Amino acid sequence: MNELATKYNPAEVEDKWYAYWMEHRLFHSEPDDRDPYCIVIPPPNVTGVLHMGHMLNNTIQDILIRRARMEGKNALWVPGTDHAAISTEAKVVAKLTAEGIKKTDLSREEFLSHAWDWTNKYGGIILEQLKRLGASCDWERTAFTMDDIRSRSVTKVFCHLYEKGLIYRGVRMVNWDPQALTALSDEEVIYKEEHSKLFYLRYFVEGEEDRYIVVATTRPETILGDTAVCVNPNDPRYTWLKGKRVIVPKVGRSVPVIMDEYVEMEFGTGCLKVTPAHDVNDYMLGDKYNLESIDIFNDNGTISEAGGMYVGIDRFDVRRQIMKDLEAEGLVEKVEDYVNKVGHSERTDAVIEPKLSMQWFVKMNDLVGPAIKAVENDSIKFVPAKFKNTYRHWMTTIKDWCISRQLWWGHQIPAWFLPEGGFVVAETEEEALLKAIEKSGNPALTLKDLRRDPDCLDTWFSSWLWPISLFNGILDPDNEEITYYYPTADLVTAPDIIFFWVARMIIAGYEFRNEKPFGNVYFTGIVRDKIGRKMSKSLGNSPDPLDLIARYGADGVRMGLMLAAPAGNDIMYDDSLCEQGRNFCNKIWNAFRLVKGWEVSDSDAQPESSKLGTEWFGNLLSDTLAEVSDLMGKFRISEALMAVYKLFWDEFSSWYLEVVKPAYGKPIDRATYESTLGFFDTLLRMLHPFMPFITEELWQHLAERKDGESIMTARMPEGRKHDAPIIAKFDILKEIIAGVRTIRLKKQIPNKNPLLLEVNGQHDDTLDSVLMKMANLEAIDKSDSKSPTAASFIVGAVEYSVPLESSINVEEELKKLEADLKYQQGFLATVEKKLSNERFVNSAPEKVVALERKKQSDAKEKIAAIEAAIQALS
RNA sequence: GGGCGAUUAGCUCAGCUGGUUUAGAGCGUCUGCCUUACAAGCAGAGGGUCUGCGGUUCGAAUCCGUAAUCGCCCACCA
Repeated sequence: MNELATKYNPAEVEDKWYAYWMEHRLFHSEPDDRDPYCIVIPPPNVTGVLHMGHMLNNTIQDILIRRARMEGKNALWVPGTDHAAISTEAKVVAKLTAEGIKKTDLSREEFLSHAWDWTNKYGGIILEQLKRLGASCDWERTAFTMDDIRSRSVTKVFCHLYEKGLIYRGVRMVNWDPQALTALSDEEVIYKEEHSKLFYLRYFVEGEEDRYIVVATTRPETILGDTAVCVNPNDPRYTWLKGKRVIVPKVGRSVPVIMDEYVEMEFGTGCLKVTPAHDVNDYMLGDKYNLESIDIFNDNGTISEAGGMYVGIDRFDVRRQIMKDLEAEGLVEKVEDYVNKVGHSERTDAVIEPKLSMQWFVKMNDLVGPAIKAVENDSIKFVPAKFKNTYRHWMTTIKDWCISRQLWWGHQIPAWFLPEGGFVVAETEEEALLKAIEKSGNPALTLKDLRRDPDCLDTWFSSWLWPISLFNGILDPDNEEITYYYPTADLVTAPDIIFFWVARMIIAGYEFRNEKPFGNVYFTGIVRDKIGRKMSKSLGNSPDPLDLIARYGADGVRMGLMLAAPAGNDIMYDDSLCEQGRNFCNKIWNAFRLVKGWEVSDSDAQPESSKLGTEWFGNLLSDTLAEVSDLMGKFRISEALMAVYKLFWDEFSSWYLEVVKPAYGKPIDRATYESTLGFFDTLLRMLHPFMPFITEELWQHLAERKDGESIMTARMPEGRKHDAPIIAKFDILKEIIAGVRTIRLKKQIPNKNPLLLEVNGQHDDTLDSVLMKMANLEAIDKSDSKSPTAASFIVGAVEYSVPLESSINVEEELKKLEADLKYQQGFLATVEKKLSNERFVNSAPEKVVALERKKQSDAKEKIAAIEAAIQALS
């Protein structure tokens, strides 16, 4: 037995078993006649590194997949990565800049070659890290959103939607990221509260040199683009302004005063400056009143020639400078502190500039119908369900999706411009040429005459196809794989991408396959630190996952994360959780050492206590199997884990093993030994989805296994909720044993000294053999007698006492009994109050009334027993 | 500004269609133990007027209303 160390060493076994699983292709799945169970991984950024969110998310997926596999399903977890257009392009640009290379000096091809180099170098690191966690993905299927199949799928889908009239090109006000130099979708803009200023500026009325109005703005630099001032027509303060013009301060331009109820009279001065090119609302006003639109910004956020002054200076520098200049000219009324929300780019954090530009859009309103319904009627189930509200709200107020990005890294838009204007959309160049010839009526056109739209598509325009494109279901819609695996079973993801990804996948599922992409969506929480802060690089409060695995073992970390992670709840991460996981591994390890260390005797008969212990634990095991299965079905994963944890630690190790453990140096009988190994086997199977490595290691030690066999593919036993009487009896027994142990502790009686136990009352003696062993009794005296110097306790209505050599502290005993009596009397009073209430007896269900009567009689019995004990003492 | 969710032991959370011994778990705490699988352990113990107030009901942690606090999402008030 000493061949096993007293401590479990994860490092020794983890790599070994992962290699074994890979070698035997145990993660691999192909369509067959079993039921499929499929999860597609939320593809991490190809050049990203593993963080705690990934750990949580992927642990959950692995638990689900491993459990399904053990339930006999054909389980497939498809891994892959996302090209993450903006962030990857930004990383490549930064790397090139560091090398002194400017993106603008490179051709598209040259840049892409650098980007692919970068992707090949760093891409996939994160997938290697997932292996350390034990992720049982089918790595043979690893996909990338920019590989051939996925790219062609994107192109095909774009053309399909364009043909259907669901994609259009047009000039719209979009969110411009002046750092990434691209348009963004509404979802990619994060509004943050900022302390800024509200500037009150004077606009003099044209032709009335001493009269001015005051306009409040947070962005004084945009006055360069002002083309009107607007007031509310119902505002009596400004009726005199009607039909007049005012002079934009500093700029000197004369602009009209327009009247529109859009303006809030209460806000600021009730006067709004209108800059149609740089504000969404102003754009709307400009449209309505046919105002001139002056775009005063370059793409990078500096002032353009059209601004007329401060040209080439950054917008924020101009803000400071123009205020100084306005101040000097006496055009500033006042400046106030002001808190407002400012849009930032999700990827670069740059302040978003609303900008009028030509972009591609998807008409969402025509697509969302089936997707709304599916979640509404739980055809797709959200766990937890509260996210249904969020989803519905977004889907019903959805706006068109801006899908073009002014980037090179991504899927280039399949649109080609004709020399004489206009464009065609096609899946290939050849097809584009044919269409172009047809459209222009010019058969002499060649590819060289066509110019492809240089823009790329939003990353999410490829990820929304993920559950379909992974099985090539776009290009080859009837292939065996997509037919078999789609719709997938469960999706596990963080709630922050519910709109970016989840909602759009559902939309795509119905649009391109007329079927939901998955049955359940499990939303994880956010991993926070102990004091509730989000984990972030800048705070430095995020532990390195691989370091945690090195310290606690992959199983320990997995368990630590799962212990504190009910669906949708944030988890307050603390290393102590992983410690608990590591300790549990050690517990399992040592229980195994004990059992495997036993010598087995074929001649010894099975002791009565072992027989009872085996019967009891067998029943409890079956009950717990059923309970865990039920909890997992409801995605209550941490509760399921906790149930197995308690079963193993408390019931199996502390009770069962102690009951059947042979005396030191003695062998164990064959029957008990076999049962114990059987229990151990089942326990390991129950634990395996949560803790794959240690369970595989011990399972292979448990019995002879053929090469290629694995607990991974062993079947999960099915349990049944019995509630066998022996379980309830055992609970009472545990109380009696604890009573004796408490007396030992208080009276400082060593465990090895056998004791006499006196019983007063209706004691059930079927488990006495267990009682004798666990409490180390020499005898049980059931003659209803009690020694004068005995310490006693009451279980149910039975008094148990242990005679002591020394005298007992009568006062203390009495105090304890009286406290108990008081509690019981109080309890009885509440029960009797209920029972004496006629309306209760008449209107409560019979079962409930019967239960109250049972409580009443139990309490009375117990009170009698306590009173008897008190009397005996005094 | 709208909407959603939460508030139960020191901490993290269960408590599902109101009734299952005047509320449960894990961790932490306290006490005693190096007992021969495990001190990353064993045995035992303590700890809560279920955020406040009002209501419905024979009966409320659970349902309703209200207040407070916290969190999340959405929204174009300059």
